[in-house]
Amino acid sequence: MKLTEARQQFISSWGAFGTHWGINRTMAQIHALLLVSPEALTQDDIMEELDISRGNTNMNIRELINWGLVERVLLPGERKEYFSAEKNMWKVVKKIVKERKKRELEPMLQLLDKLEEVEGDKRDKNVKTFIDTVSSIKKLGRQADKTLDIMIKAEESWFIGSLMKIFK
Amino acid sequence: MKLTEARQQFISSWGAFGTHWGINRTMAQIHALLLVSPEALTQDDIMEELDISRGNTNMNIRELINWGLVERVLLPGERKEYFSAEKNMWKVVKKIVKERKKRELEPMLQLLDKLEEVEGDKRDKNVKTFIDTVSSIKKLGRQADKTLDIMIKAEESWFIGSLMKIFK
DNA sequence: ACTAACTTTCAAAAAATTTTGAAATTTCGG
DNA sequence: CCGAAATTTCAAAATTTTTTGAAAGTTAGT
Repeated sequence: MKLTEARQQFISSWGAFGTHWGINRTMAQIHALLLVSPEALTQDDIMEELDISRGNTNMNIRELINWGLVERVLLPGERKEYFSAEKNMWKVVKKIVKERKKRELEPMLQLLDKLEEVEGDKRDKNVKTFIDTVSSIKKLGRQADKTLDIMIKAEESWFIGSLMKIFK
Repeated sequence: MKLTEARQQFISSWGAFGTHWGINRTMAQIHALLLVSPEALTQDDIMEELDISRGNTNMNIRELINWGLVERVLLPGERKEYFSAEKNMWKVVKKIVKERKKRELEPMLQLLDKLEEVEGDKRDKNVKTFIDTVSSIKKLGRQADKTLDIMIKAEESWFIGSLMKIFK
């Protein structure tokens, strides 16, 4: 397979993959494009390569910057902004985990804390089932939260190396 | 907070949560409703409680069954089908992990294997960056795949207990 | 301070996804 | 095997999300 074709497949699959994870297609494709580009690209490069509008490009680049996956690069003597993606995939994974934990897991745990305090008699089956379900989600959620915190702090070598031994 | 209100909040938040994970709102809400219902419900119960159409209800119940999160229950002497959700949340998490691994991670790894074999000279920066990116995603992907396999086989007690010691 | 290059915004349009509901199909008791 | 009850299907409608592109805003060199 030729590089051009391989790059296209990678970009388009990464886009499709993203949509299963609540990330929009364009954002994932821009990320993919920057991941396989050795040099930083301008907004116009990205627009042309992916055939998308200026507004769409701009909006999704900014979103990638918010996620900490892409950074602005200012080349000396150049007026234009260039963009470049973090290439260390372990760092990428950690950033995504950190961000989603903050945006989704933590608010969910807060809600569950509140819901667990529902009034009513535990002898009422409806009350019991509700509290049991909420508690049990909370328990796993808290566990996940702690585990992810440790992962966020960990080194890749540690992850790849030690984790496997432990898991046997 | 009263049970009725708490249940409603739980169902609606679970729905919103689902949409961030590529699951549609209704499917997540039906799942939430069944999770907090002590008894199995009929399609009509669900339609009424969530105020959704018959077709929508039917389609999403079937999808939940495909995921292995909900099962048909036949009550003796009853013509109607009843539905009930798996209440053990550890089992639920494992089923979701297993299913998404199969649907998303595994196909992605297969594609990456193919893409890594791109033709071209590694001294070409474009080729090198492409191969390096693909390899590095593959490496983490494989690691995740193995780790999840072990998790799928593990007992909850093991997860909650030992994992924490290991992660220190 | 001017102006051309570049970036951002956002209302409207397009596209994608979800929902509806009525019709078709299946199931089961008699 | 009939018919009522239950389930499933699916084209069209509604909703949600994404994309466009032109106008507004910003920036930096002279």
